[in-house]
Amino acid sequence: MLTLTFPDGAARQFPDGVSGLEIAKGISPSLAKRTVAMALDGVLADLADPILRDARIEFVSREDPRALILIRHDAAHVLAEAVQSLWPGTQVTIGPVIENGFYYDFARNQPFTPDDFPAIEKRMREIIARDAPFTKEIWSRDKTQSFFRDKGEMYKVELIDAIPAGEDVKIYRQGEWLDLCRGPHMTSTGKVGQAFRLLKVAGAYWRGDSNNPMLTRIYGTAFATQEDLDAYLKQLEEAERRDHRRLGREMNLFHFQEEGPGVVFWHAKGWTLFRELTSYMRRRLAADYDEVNAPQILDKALWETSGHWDWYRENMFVTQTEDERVFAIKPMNCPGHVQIFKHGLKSYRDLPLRMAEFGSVSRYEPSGALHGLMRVRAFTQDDAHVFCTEEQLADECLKINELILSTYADFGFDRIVVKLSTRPDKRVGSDEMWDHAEEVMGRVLEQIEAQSQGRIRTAINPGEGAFYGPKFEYVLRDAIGRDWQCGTTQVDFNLPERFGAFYIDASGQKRTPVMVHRAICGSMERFIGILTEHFAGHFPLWLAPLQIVVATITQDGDEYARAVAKAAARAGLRAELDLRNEKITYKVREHSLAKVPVLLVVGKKEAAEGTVSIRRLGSTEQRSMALSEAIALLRDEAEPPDLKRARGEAAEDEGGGLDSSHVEIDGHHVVAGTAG
RNA sequence: GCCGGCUUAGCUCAGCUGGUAGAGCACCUGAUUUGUAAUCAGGGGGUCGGGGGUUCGAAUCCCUCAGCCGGCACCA
Repeated sequence: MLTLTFPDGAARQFPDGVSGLEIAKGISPSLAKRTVAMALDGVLADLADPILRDARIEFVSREDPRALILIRHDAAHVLAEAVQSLWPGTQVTIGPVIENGFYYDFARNQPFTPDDFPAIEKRMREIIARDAPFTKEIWSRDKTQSFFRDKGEMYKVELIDAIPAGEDVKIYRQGEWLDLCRGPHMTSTGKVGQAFRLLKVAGAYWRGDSNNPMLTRIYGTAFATQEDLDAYLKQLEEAERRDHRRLGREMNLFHFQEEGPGVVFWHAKGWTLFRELTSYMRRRLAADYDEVNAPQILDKALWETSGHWDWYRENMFVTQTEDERVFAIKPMNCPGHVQIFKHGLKSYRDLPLRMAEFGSVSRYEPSGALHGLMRVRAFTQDDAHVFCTEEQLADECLKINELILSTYADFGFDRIVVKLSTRPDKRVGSDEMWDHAEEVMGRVLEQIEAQSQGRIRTAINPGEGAFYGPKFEYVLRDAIGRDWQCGTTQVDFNLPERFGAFYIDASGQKRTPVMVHRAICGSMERFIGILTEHFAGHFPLWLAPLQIVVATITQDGDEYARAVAKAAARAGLRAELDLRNEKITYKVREHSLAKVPVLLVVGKKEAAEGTVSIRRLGSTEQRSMALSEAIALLRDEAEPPDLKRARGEAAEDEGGGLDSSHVEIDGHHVVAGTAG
């Protein structure tokens, strides 16, 4: 006998080997009917599995959030059956559940196209309607092996090869069709339901290795309800609407063209945004960092010393001069910074020495990797290198952590995950060095989590470290729930040694400093892409490339409009005039589409009264107020967050204190997507 | 780099099985002087991504190169 504990706390005895299904039936036929799987001590299992030990048991319905992965996994099996029945001879490989759905990889000479989707979906619906039960069979490895070999399923054979000899494997059957699978599954194909959709086809390497043949992958998604599916499809549309490439064109921020694949042509508005962001970062660094600028082109020898030549030669832009010297256009700032460190004898008193650069780097990225601003071949890193002693290392990492987190908070990113990436297979440096570095960073990671009061989550990324050392990766989540890795802190015990960098310690001995590489935005270009999508182009006033348009009703208002624009400019606001002979509705529409945050409409009435009519982007409301009042409010709102904070602190020091209630006028900036 | 798709006016897109290009918006000109998301009329604009081939004839079919899009692989 064994004891099972139910969700209500009741414990009951059952014979060994009783199945979940038997228990559910015993409780009520309706429970058995609506249950698709069970969870034993929180772990999902087939409902028909015999239970062999004491456990906490839960019956999982289709609507249970935990059933979602089962629905998707079952849908993948249904997809595979549908494809094989439509195109016999297609080999099946693997079909896992992924974050927002599932995929299945097929081997077929002729790849699928989205045109095949209607036929496949139709067949899937038939299989689901047939509602065959998922039944599990345990086969011997050898039997499975020969079964799939006879069917010509060579990829499955390879999968089985990886299973230790003598071990049994699980087969899931759904009517005629069956697949090698770990499970678990729901009780029958009918439980998949109708809320699924095939989304796209793509090539994918077998086992994720580019040396292997390429398979055809079909992506799909499935949800418990049609409403959930519709909501997801709507979110995809929303992401498309926010696409920075589209907004970049519509808002006249930047462009790309054929002659420069992967390099940005920044237009005036986009460059304003870029400069505003860079200015903000410079202010954040001013107190602790020295900003430097290392050369763009350096002799190959330097890259050989750093190790980049061995690792990344094929990804570097290289140029040879008339005298046959070979130079690389810098893909990284660190070797340059080490040269600056080495110039002149350094004392332990100089440490920690924090060297920052908004370094323009160039990398010959694979053509298929290029993607708008998100992946380019020439970009600007908000890079820095901290040269410090072993003893200072942990504190420096924590200090950087604070800088990174507070920066993200200024852009409204508050859901952050910090991941520690550990030693990769291909690396430099001794195991002792890696042991030590990972130990220090593991401690720091714990501290980061502890001092965040639960706001920051942490994780480990095994094997994902840089070739010279472990790293922290900062992943932020945007307004529509997508994750972006931006910041990074990398501990490096290698480079300083390779370059022979040293400082003189307190006892007069030469010592090699530890070097910490760190970036916050990462790539300024990419960060602007992320911000564009995060804000859906509705940048907060301080970042908006064009903050104000002063628009007239008729020509009678021209003179006053000029005075308004001048007042705005005097207040440091970026304003333009729209004096065109057009209806105000036309101007409103145009500037709204261009996502101008503030529209100041001036007509006869405003000119007479010395007021402006304010219309904020995203709102149809208008508010009239005195020009001076409007300018003061806008100037306050347009003050970058760090300066506002500094002003608050200064006021506090003087004992006065600043009214912490944020000044707002109607239609104040909100992150689209989070607003009601 | 790999697989698939795409490339027609500044933008978004039509153009059937080959018979030498079209719309809306934008732009220019004129009229209109307008009160919060498109005023009306007229006009200009494309060697259909580049190169090559098939054909009497190519935006359309084939080859090739480039770029872009979706993935995969890569991302110091």
